[in-house]
Amino acid sequence: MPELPEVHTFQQYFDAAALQQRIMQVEVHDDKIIRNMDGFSFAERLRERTFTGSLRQGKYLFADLDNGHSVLLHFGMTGDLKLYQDPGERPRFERFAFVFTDGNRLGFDDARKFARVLYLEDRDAYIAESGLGPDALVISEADFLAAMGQRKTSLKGFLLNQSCLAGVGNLYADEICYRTRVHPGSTVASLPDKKRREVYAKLQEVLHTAVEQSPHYRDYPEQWFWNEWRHEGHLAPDGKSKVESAKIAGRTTYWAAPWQRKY
DNA sequence: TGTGATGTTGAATG
DNA sequence: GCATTCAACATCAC
Repeated sequence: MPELPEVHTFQQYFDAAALQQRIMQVEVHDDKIIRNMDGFSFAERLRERTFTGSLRQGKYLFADLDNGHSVLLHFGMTGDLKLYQDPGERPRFERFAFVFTDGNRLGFDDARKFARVLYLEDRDAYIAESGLGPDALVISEADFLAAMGQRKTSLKGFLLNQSCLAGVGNLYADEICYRTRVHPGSTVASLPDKKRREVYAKLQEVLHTAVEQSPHYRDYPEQWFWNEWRHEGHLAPDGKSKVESAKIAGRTTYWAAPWQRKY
């Protein structure tokens, strides 16, 4: 589920569910996804703390605490949040839950355990050290073009590289390539300047559209734009090009040829 | 029943 | 040293 727009949705959900809430305890069922301490220490650190704010950068969601520290929530492939009261509603793959003093519980559900949760004493230092790039919704055109530079990687590989820009994942990367009519395997260095600006414009368009729609994401995932074309054999708008797929930059990638030109 | 999955990391390679 | 690629991670759903 989670690329930038989905994490944006998680942030809104988290804010409504957890801000100004005091943590009575943290119930840890499986601390595999807590990456920098064991479950007991994690719970110990969080007890009696209150969530005061949140910050999203790319797919990373930082939950700030009243002691100046933060909790990093990264949702991996299958992470999700669920607020509930009745323990019977506990999500099937809940790994831990914040139990608030008002009786609500915020569960972190994650079937595949690819999520990463860290307790951070200094969120900004962590962002600096981790090399996480600027958020894809915030990056300026000039910075985007500079990040492209003369890279020899594919456009797809560039868009997925979280240290170049943070937030684009496999599906949105394909969508951006489709809309700009660039083959995802095109070498970044050989893209003409005009095309680079177009990629930036479509990146903004796609992400802004998705963020606007994100409140409905859970209800209407099947209506997401790529669902219409991201199937092998689908006809592109030219009525001739058919969708093909292959592994590019390590991920399954769909594009329409020759609708999307290779540079 | 085998295959692939909306992500990241760290090792290996160029 | 830097850029890039790729296997590994763990488990579910089709």
